[in-house]
This record gives sequence, structure tokens and C-alpha cells, in this order.
Amino acid sequence: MTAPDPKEYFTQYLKRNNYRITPERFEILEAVIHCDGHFDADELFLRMKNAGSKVSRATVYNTLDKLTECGIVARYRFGERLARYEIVFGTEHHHHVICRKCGKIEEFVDKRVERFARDAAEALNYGFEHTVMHIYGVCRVCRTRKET
Amino acid sequence: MTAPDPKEYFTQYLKRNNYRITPERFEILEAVIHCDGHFDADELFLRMKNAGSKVSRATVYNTLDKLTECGIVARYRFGERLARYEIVFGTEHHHHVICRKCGKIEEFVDKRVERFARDAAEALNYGFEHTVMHIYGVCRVCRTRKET
DNA sequence: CTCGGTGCAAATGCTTTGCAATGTC
DNA sequence: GACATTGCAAAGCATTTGCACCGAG
Repeated sequence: MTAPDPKEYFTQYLKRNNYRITPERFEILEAVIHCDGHFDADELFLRMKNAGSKVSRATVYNTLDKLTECGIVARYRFGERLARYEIVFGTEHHHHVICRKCGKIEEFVDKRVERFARDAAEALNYGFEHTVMHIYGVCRVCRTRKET
Repeated sequence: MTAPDPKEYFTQYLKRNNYRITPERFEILEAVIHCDGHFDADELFLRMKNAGSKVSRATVYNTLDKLTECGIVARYRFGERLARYEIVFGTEHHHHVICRKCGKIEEFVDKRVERFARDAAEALNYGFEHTVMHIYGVCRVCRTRKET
């Protein structure tokens, strides 16, 4: 059901929408594939720059938009101003638990979340697309340091 | 269980944390109480300014932080850079369904969501604080206009 | 050859900060 | 009186944009 390879999938997506196939776009996709966990746009840009890439910040932002549009990566806002990204191509749909003290983010998968979301969307007559659930709390480590 | 009046509650909160009781803070709380639905910081600032208030933007931001900390208002990021706020004092805990085309935001209450979030947090050994669920879809109106 | 894409730097927009003046405790 | 809070303007930060050049189709 999902294409076997994100590069292949991205190529199809670009063609289907009459976007151009450029080396920069694939260089960025390659870098994204090698990120694990969450990353932000500037972090990705700097990592690529340090690795000798010549792509510009603007192109990184532009390409992350395209990758988000086609569902290869997901964009999150964890109550911050900056956007965080994550590859979701070929992975199971999951949600996040965030520590309000140290910012650590953990993931969990539970099919029920999507069911709730779908029910709510239908009840309000929306065509469901996707849902984001963030759970905020304080992790075990931060709770044992007992200040504030 | 909740205090009867947000002003009273805010006063207690400020005292408890050795923050000062200033007229600006209560002027802002008053304005927040008269907002219905979601609003952003600048919108609130401008509304107050037009109504003749002398409070500064900085104080509006500062006070919204305090109101968020003590749970009188909630701060959301609906995938945008700006933060949106809403009074939640004395209201039922609810979630949001957002139209990806026109940006309309509707609310829904589902007790299962919070129960579920609590379980998930505990399973990962987090002290649960709160949860945010955003559901993205396309509203009835936007679906009937059938272009992209 | 035509436009969409790129790199750069400057601009934008939301939010925060520095600092001197003010007002709460 | 001490020090948190205020107002103002300037700074900050993530992101977007304008524009001249480049290269994919």
C-alpha cells in the first residue's frame, strides 16, 4: 500500500504535481532519512552544511514543506514557536508524551486515538484527515528531582 | 472544586507564588473574560488599546503567561507560529477540530480522550498534567466547494 | 527556451528583553 | 525601601520573501 521507498514515493509526488525533480530536494530527503527522532529545520540545515552541502536554508524549508505535504514527514508544534519534524514514511501512526520540565518526548501507539478522532470529526461533519495528540506531564526523572 | 470566580482564583495564585497584585493584571483578566472563543495576544492587546487601555504589549504577554500557568486560560498552537488562547476556567475540558481549508475551529468534548491520556502517561511513568488533541479535516462547507 | 527552483540577504511577524521609571509589599 | 512589574523600543528567532541567476523539462 505504501511505496517501498521514500525516494521513489517523493519522485512520484513531485511528478504528479508538476514540481521539478532537483538534486537539492533529494539531497534533503536523504539527510532527513538519516535523522533519527525529531529535528527542526535549522538543525537539519546546519547538519547538512557541516557535512559540506551547499543547499540553502530557504531550500530546506521549501523541501520540508513538500515532504510534509506528501506525508513523508510530519510537522509538529509542541507548544513552542519552532516546528519540529519527523519521518513518518512507513511507520505506524503514533502520538507523543512530552515532559514539561526537561522537554523529553516519548512516543506511543494506540489505535483508539484515531478512532476517537474519527468519531469526533464525523459528529461535526468534517472529512477526517489526521489527528495529533500531545500529552503533557512530568517524567519520572524530573519528578524525583523534587524542586518547583 | 474550582473557585467560584476567576479573579479570586487568580488573586490566590499570584499571592501563593509571591507575584504582585497589579491593576494591569486584572485589567487583562477582565478583557480575557470578555473574549469569546479563541484569541491571540496581539488581538487582545489591540482590543484593549482601542477600548482606551494603557497596558503595553509586553504586559499582555507576561500576564497571558501567568494566566496560562495557573490554568485560567489555555494556550494552543494550531500548526501556526502564533499562539492562540482561550479561557478554560470553569469550562469542560474539550478538544478541537480544525478545517484545513478555511481554518475554522470547532470544539468537542469526549471524556474518553482524557481518561485515555492519563493511562498513556502513567504507562510511560509520567505524572499526567494535561493533553491536547487536534483533529484536522475539511468542514462540510469546504467540501461542497469541490476544488482542491 | 521557459519558468520553477535556488541561494543569498533582507524582510516579516510573533514574542521576548533591556532598561529606566513606577508601584506593590 | 527593596525589588517585582511596567512601558517603550529595540532585539531575537523561526520562517518567508524578493530578486538575479540557474537548470529541469
